[in-house]
Amino acid sequence: MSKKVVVGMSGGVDSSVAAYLLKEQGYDVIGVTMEIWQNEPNWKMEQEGGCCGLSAVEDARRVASMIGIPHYVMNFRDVFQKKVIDYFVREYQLGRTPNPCIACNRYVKWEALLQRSLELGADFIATGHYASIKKCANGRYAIVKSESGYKDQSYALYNLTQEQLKHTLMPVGEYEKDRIRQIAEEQGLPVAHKPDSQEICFIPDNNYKRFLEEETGEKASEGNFVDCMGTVIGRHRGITHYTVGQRKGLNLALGHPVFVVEIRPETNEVVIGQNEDVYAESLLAADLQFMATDQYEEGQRMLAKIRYSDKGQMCTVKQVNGDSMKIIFDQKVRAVTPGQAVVFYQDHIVLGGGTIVKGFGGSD
RNA sequence: UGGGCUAUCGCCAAGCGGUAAGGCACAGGACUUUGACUCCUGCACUCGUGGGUUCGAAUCCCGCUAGCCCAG
Repeated sequence: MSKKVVVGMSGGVDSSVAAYLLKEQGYDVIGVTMEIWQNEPNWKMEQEGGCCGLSAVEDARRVASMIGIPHYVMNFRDVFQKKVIDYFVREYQLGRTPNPCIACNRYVKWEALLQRSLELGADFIATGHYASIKKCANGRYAIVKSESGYKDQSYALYNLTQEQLKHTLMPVGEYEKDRIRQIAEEQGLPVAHKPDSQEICFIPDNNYKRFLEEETGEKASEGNFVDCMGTVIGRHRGITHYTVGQRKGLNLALGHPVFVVEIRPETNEVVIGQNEDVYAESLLAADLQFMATDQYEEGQRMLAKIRYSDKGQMCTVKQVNGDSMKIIFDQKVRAVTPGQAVVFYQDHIVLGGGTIVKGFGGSD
């Protein structure tokens, strides 16, 4: 009897091809589209000169019937609201910068979907992520960077648990993005040329400031922009409008570019400085997660990625204190941002990661 | 009220008789399964105002207005 796998189908090319590949490999495949936020976006197929508005659900359903697998829609709005949107809003209010995709992966795409799938008798869940899973020598499962480091999505998957990884398949991780589109085309899948998703899915217009106001029902309170000496140099529109390293939108015409160096929720201040002031040589990470490794040791060397599109920087582990630890970079890194994730790698394998609490050592 | 100085894009600022540099800000786009960074493009037919000189002025002259400084 073939293994049963539930594929999370977003209606995009990647997950569509993932379903197709699994089917080809002989799995008993079930397609599931998760309803996660209120207003389903009507993807406009602006390419090809077409203008037919197709929803994600319809696309997924079409693909499913085309490759001959059942397709279901599951409602995950409650989890999504609680684990992703509420978290997203809360973090910004605390002066931090959240990464909703990571939270969504861990709690919605995996925790919730996996649980429901197992209840349905499935052995695995699968997605169209560009990464692969490997069982290490120590018996632990870990995410490995995709072959095409270009589209690699391992960073956003660093906090999946061992139990989740054990029941996960990522069939597209072994291919390059171009190859995936090619397969979709060869199979005549209607989503072959659908544009890659981008921006925060639940904020289609990308105006997250307005989203926060609508979600909280209140306007962000204004405050002061101060320099490193504490001198007030302007007014800001509310702490939630900024993130470390940001340049645009400050409305500060000082003759030279200036950037956000730090956000201070206690005093409602946003510290401004020059580009060199936003570099840090070390950082404190908390809420440590373990993937390929089950512990971090002082003196340990590894590669650390500070944000999604970061090539990574070598660092050394210092002061491990239970759930948190400090790491020191070989070379300063730009814009270490509280709230974002640090992900550790060794030979393309995800060791684990944590949430950035604070960066240290700018030019101060 | 005397004397001096200055008025050029939202901010700073070139220009010194030949037909408006640049920086910052801002807007749009590219990039991107987060926020950013980065990159590309755009951004004063007009130089406080009214006259005059000149083939031609933001640039020279006169008046007015405003701001700044010194003297009262």
